[in-house]
Amino acid sequence: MKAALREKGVAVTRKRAKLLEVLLASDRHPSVSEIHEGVKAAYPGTSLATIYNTIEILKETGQVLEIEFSASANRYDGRIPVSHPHLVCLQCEKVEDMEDATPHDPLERVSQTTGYDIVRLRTDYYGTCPECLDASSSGERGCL
Amino acid sequence: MKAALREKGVAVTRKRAKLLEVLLASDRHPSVSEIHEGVKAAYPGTSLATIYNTIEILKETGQVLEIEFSASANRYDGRIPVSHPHLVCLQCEKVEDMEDATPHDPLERVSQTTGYDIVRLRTDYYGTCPECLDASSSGERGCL
DNA sequence: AGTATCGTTTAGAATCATTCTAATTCCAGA
DNA sequence: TCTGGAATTAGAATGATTCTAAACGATACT
Repeated sequence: MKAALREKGVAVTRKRAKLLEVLLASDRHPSVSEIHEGVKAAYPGTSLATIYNTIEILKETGQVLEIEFSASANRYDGRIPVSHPHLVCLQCEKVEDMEDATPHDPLERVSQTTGYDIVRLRTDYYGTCPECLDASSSGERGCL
Repeated sequence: MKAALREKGVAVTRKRAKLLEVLLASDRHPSVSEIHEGVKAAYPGTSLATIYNTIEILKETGQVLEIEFSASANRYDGRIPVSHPHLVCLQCEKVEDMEDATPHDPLERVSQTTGYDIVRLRTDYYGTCPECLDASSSGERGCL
């Protein structure tokens, strides 16, 4: 993981190493501010901007999975940095990893196997649309 | 749709009716500000707060699907207000509905059938975790 | 060791979507 | 027509995130 960073030409500073440690030590899918707290425990003078900077690098190198929320802070998964389903509790905001066996079935099924009261499922694919693919091979922006 | 609102005891004012119209007329999954523009075209003095208020009611009554984004504004789907997959273009921010046939397979498959260059898939289940279910049947909050 | 260089870090300001607030306006029913 | 509660408003407040410009620090070279 650190090696992957070095290969990208970015330094693995003590604070960044600590950030990785915090990220990997937690199975709670920490938010930026939680990570910040963890790093500050070792290096009190650490700025929030540093956490955001480093997370950005980790995202670019595919070493962390960002779980977006519009109403609250984003959460980060450094253990399984590839897309996989999560269980999100709307009440306590817990984020849990879910086994990817044969999921994607009705909510009913997930409810039964997990004990959650599932009310909503989000399944979105992210990427570049054909128009933008064309546009980027020639000019600038495609659609919109 | 209006009837569903009346049953909930909320008034269907002219502005709210216009909002529904704008929402249903668009297949672009409009954002709050886009909806605001549409309503203002008919009722110039309309405040953003009104749009947010009404969207909130529609969410509560399950008449609109909120597609959350942390980096940009949320998008809303009033045509298919139940969970279903979307195609999100990271470049132009277009949001398209996707057929729910036998999706949920690898990114490869979706890429081929849609022409998108899919780079990421989000599949999250939302609900209440067992601990919180227990807690709410007795006291207050559960986990965390 | 001294120093130039370039990436890293910092504090604080700026941004932007969303929510809140308190005052005003609207409207359905008496 | 009157009237109370709901709807609406403008603007302030919030909170996560990004930006900025300056300060810092480690490394490479002399």
